[in-house]
Amino acid sequence: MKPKDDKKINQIYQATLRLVKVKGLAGTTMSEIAREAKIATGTLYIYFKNKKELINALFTECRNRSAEVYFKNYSASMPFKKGLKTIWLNLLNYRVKKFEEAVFIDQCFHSPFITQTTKELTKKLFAPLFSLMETGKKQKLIKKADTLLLLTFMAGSINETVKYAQYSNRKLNKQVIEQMFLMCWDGLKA
Amino acid sequence: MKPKDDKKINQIYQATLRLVKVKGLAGTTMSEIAREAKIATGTLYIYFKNKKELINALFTECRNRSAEVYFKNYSASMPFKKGLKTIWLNLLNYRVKKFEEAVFIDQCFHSPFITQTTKELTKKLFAPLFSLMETGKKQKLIKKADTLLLLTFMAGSINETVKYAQYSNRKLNKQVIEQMFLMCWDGLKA
DNA sequence: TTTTTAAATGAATAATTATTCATTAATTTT
DNA sequence: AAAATTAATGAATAATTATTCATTTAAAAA
Repeated sequence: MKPKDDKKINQIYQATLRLVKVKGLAGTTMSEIAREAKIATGTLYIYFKNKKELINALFTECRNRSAEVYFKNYSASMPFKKGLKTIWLNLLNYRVKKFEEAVFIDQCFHSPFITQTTKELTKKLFAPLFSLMETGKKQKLIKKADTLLLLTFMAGSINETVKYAQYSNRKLNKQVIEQMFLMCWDGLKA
Repeated sequence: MKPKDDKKINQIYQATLRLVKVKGLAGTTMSEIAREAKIATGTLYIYFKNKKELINALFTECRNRSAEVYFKNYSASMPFKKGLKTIWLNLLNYRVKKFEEAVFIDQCFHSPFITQTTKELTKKLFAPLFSLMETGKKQKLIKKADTLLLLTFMAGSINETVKYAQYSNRKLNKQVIEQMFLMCWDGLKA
């Protein structure tokens, strides 16, 4: 019995991410994915029933992988600002490093490939951030606004910085990152 | 001589925007666009040479239309904060109202349809915002950071608020908008 | 009114892409 | 070492989608 090669799934994922970054979901074909992953077209269909399932599986995979990273070095017992900065930096660094994943997720959100349930599952991942913000409000450290609005603001500073890092030719050095976090913090704080 | 119907181009644009919002560029076909615009498939090819040209033309159209709106009621002689708020509100309101355009633009940016030159042309539209930020820095009203970084931060607050308005079931009322602008301003200010 | 011109149509064709499947290649089991 | 099992292959086929074109329709010019 010949066993499935676990590494192959990852090869397929990486190939797909690389292609979607350049050509979009629109322009990424199954045979291109196969070629990029250095396997035969038919092999794709051993690992995934069809394109839709491949895209959904990768979407889920991306979401789970990133969720692991978000809360690294974070503990709920930290001082609020330190905790927030830890998560903020985790998010930023991960997204900069895995820019293709960010592009892929964005593209997926408006595509017929991703099922509604797959989309909804992703909301749960942000629950700890939600309660962090609630804590900050209780401690009167940050503005008294709708929690989702506060998160929206924070997400904005991260998401756009990722694009800045990618599309401007400027370097994302320590100083720039500190400046951006300061802007985010000054915006949030009471 | 039967003349071309100018209204038809707009029908095609609107149909395309509606479809891309729901199905993404990936899932939007020429025959669907035709059906949605209530014309025959072949008619599309009278107005646009092919799909790529249609997408590029619409991309350019969206960018130009929005540029007109960005600087409405704005004058360079306004007090800095007022000028900034005017543009900020213009951007936000336009994007909320024309959410399909925002989705379309996002999708286009990673797609093989949009040519590099089309992408580059769009940068020029933001020039007045650029100089506004420079002014603010000179007047020591806002932080002394890279201008593009300041704009990035500002764009983040707008872009994410647009998504907030669209995907949360919360209303984007005056209070919410004021809160968000305050966060943006507090983040920017020196 | 007739002629001319170009837009509009949508079925037919071309091109592209997803998916299948008969065959081969690797492993494991006996 | 032979048999059994399943992964891997990639050319062939099916399905989808872009594009064309012969024909019709509508408007303008004569």
